[in-house]
Amino acid sequence: MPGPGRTAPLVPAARRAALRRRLLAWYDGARRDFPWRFAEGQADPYRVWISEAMLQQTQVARVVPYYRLFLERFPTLEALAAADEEAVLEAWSGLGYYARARSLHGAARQALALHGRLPASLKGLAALPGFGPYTAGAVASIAFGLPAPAVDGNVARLLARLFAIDGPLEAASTRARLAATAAALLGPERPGDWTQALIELGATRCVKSAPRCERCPVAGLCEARRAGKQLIIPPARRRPGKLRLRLGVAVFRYGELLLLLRRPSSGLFGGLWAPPMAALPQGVLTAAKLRKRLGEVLSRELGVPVRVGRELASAERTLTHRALTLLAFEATTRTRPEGPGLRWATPLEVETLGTASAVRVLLERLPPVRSRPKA
DNA sequence: AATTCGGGGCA
DNA sequence: TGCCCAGAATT
Repeated sequence: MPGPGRTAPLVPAARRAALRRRLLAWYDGARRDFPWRFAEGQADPYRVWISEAMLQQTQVARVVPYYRLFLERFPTLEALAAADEEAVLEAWSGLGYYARARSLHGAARQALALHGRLPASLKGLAALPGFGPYTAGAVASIAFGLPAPAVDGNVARLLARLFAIDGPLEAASTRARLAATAAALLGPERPGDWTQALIELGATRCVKSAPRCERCPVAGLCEARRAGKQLIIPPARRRPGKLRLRLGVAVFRYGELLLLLRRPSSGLFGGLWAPPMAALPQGVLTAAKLRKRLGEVLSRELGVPVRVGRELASAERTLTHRALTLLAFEATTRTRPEGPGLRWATPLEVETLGTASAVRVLLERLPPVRSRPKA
């Protein structure tokens, strides 16, 4: 009877040793330089963390400039914790998935209050906002040298092929097998380099559609390749179709000033500044009906009667799960709205405040303000 | 298990 | 156009 400890190991020791040896040796020669990359044992945990947060669902090339500016503005954990959330969103503006920025800020404050630093344990990290299984493992291993598994999209694809783990990557059963495999591959040596080597191989060799097996250091150990299945493992992911969303955007102008509201922290563009907006009904409606509907919603939201005038500009943006149409309308009220979470912004402020790209594009298309006629 | 959340680059 | 990208949180 194969009891606990007698069952065959998920990864035989010899295979694990060969994989680790070859992959780490390859990484030493092939690793790319990034501003957040350090020699093993010399990492700045704060910098590693910022990079991991920015890299979530975001390509490396897009992250680099944001990373540099962010570190200039918030060079340390203390600086980040001391900043306003609004300033952090400003630095994140255009990078997307803004919940990451709010979590980052909250985690900085929480870590400082609870530990006086970033906690150097998987458990401590995983308890902070914005730290899921991947990021906790990545920071634990890369920043603190702890042997922790970190399975991102690259590593999932790589391990699925190496061990011929078929099934959709998003299925819970597949993820569990991948996680167990990643854990079985851990060893005491070079934990940070190990995590980064797996990711690097997935990102530069074991890529999605055209894997470069001829340049892969572990091609000889790859079960998918041996079976000729490297193109069908993993299977293509099916995504839910994009929903169309039409947003009416109200342009209140007072001279050069433009009315902006801070959006609620949950939902689309959470925490960012934007003009008052409201979803418009889908089908084909006359411009008059759209204006009327927008006016009703905005009046309710601002608490004063709003009159909606002519259309000023439009913009289309496609997000992962949503096709956005933004329609800007001229809008006026009899009494000028004021209050917290509301501001009249100068053109310069509109450029520098934390705003979503889609909104920014729309605002750039507004016709220029003509200087008011003299009385 | 399914949805939501951004944005840009590229086959 | 569809798909992907160093995912996490919510429902």
